[in-house]
Amino acid sequence: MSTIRDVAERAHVSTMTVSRVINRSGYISAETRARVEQAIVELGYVPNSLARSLRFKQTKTLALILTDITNPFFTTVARGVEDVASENGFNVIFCNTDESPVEEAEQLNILAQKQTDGVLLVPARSSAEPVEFLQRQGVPVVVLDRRVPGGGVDVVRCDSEQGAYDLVRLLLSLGHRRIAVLAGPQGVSTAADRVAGYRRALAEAGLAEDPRLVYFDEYTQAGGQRMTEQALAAQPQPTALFAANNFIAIGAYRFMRQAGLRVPEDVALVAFDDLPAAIVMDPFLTVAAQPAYAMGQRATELLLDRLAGSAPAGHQEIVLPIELIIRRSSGDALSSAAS
Amino acid sequence: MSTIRDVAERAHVSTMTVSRVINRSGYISAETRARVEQAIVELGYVPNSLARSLRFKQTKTLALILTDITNPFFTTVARGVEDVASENGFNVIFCNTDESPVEEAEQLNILAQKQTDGVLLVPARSSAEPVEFLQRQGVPVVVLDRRVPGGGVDVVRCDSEQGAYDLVRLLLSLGHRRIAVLAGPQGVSTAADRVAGYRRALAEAGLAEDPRLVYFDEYTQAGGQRMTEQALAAQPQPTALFAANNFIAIGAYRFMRQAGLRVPEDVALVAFDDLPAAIVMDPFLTVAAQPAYAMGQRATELLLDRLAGSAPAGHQEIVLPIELIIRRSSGDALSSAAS
DNA sequence: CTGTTAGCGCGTTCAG
DNA sequence: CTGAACGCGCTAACAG
Repeated sequence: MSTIRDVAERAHVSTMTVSRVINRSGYISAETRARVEQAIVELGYVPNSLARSLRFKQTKTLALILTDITNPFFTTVARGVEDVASENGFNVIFCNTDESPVEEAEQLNILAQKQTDGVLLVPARSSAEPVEFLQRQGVPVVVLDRRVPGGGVDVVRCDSEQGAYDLVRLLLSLGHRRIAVLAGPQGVSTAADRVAGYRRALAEAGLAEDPRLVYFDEYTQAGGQRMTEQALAAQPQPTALFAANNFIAIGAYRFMRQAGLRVPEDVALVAFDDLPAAIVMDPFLTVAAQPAYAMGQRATELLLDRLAGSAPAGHQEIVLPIELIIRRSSGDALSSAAS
Repeated sequence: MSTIRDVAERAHVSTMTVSRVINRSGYISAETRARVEQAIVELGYVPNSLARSLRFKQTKTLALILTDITNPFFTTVARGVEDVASENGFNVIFCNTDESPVEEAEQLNILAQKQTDGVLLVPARSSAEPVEFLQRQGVPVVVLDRRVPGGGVDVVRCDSEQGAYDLVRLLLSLGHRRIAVLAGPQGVSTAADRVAGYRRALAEAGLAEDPRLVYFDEYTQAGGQRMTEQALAAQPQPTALFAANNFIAIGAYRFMRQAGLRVPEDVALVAFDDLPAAIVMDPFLTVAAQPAYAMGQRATELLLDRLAGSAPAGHQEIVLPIELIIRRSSGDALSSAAS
């Protein structure tokens, strides 16, 4: 662990000269430069960017706060973030909140202390608090995937309401009339939006909403299992299920298989969030697929633009298109007898 | 962005006093403490941990270098790492190398500059260089998942050779005699070890090795497809395939499906690395499953112990057990006519 | 072309 | 119980 001073002594110059060699700033005679460079390699000197950051108030580090890196949707987002960040010389710290606002607040506090240049935030709850905290600290934020109240902040997300609407419309067009929605936590915007899209599609079709067909739980496999059990207990039984994310869909599928129900023959199933082709042997689910990688990219680009001061004034809300991918789980059109 | 000085002025004390209330060090009268604490909240003061790190030479930040966070195996490892790290007050920077030693070297250099307290490294290639670089810089390293030559370093991994051996033994016990192995890059230890395990099983069964049944390519879906195409062109055709990781297995499966071959009826398939239950609707592959989450945990615990100076002297090599999970893709015992 | 001075924000001496 | 001074490693000004 040699410092710039060690290098300076060894090369018989001042630390400033070494600094100039490293940063290619100012004029240096070829001879001194050579001497300094030699000293650097001999000592295996690596500049301490902490000291540099302290001066410049720039750490070249971003943070990505999400609920669970284990969810393939977020994994892909993270990859998009990291790719853009590293292209631009930034590192990224990642944190899992597990949807807990408490965890989130703690992480945010630490990141502020560490002088993270910017934060990409998937808010645990639909609350203005975390964003405001960051803004008070002067840390630029881009909100990812979810909406937050207030709106004085950059957001990159998809149109969950529309995606849900499309998915439910598809089911309606296949003849389904009793469709249950298995959503995430009430307080999360995507869950609320997806239920809203479901409702719009139903209303448009002139169908009354049945409260026994609307469920909120966690965005997890276990949540999906619980909601499916309840939904299928409703009489008359729903003929189709709309899972508000990939994990819920897996839980639903598992539960039905265990209950001896076939998908889509007995109950159709559609979901939000595709599973990457690379980790699926047999794509089966009909889904509203969000461009996860692009979301990560765009959000990071926007954040970096903000840091560089090159982003347009005011706050941006970038809404990326959702792709409806129809596969087998939604089944064929229902025979009229079944409806 | 207020500093400790702002707080001091506002509370009419010196910066030292503020420092003391923040760190609960030394004696402070209850009254002064209250005044300082009030100033802190009024200003929304957050200590700058950069300055602190500069003094203490401790950033409370680790780095996780892996090939691709998008691979569910590594995603799970990452989650294990982050959980242990954050429990202990550390953050984690993650970097993807895409198996490129060049990317890896660049990342390592940056991380050394950033004074990362420790590095968890999945080496891109079986080379001592990256580890030695880090050690020269005085940055503790734990190597994850793969072996590196030299050995003067802590390692947390699984026994790839044994796992491969078990998998191939299973195929042999089912009557297979022509088994192809589709491995990762030659220079990666896990690929080499898995081929070694394959060879041992074959040798033990008194079977000669056929070079047309041994392939090395990338640990990707595309690599899997390419190798499968080649392997299946061998005459007589192999009756079983051993894919050295999950992505290769997917590629193999895809290729066979496209070629109109059924798994396991026409060709059996076994693989290394399970896909997490949470992202698989229908577990199908017979696999040698590595405890990915535990690997991340153990490696991080070991690294933190090293940082605390509480790890035993010398270098540890922790080898975690592999679980053989037999599912449908390995098929039933071959009828003797088929062999 | 090169060196000196000063300061980024903090915490640990060592005095009061 | 509290404060002043110094230095962690680095670099922008300003000499020379």
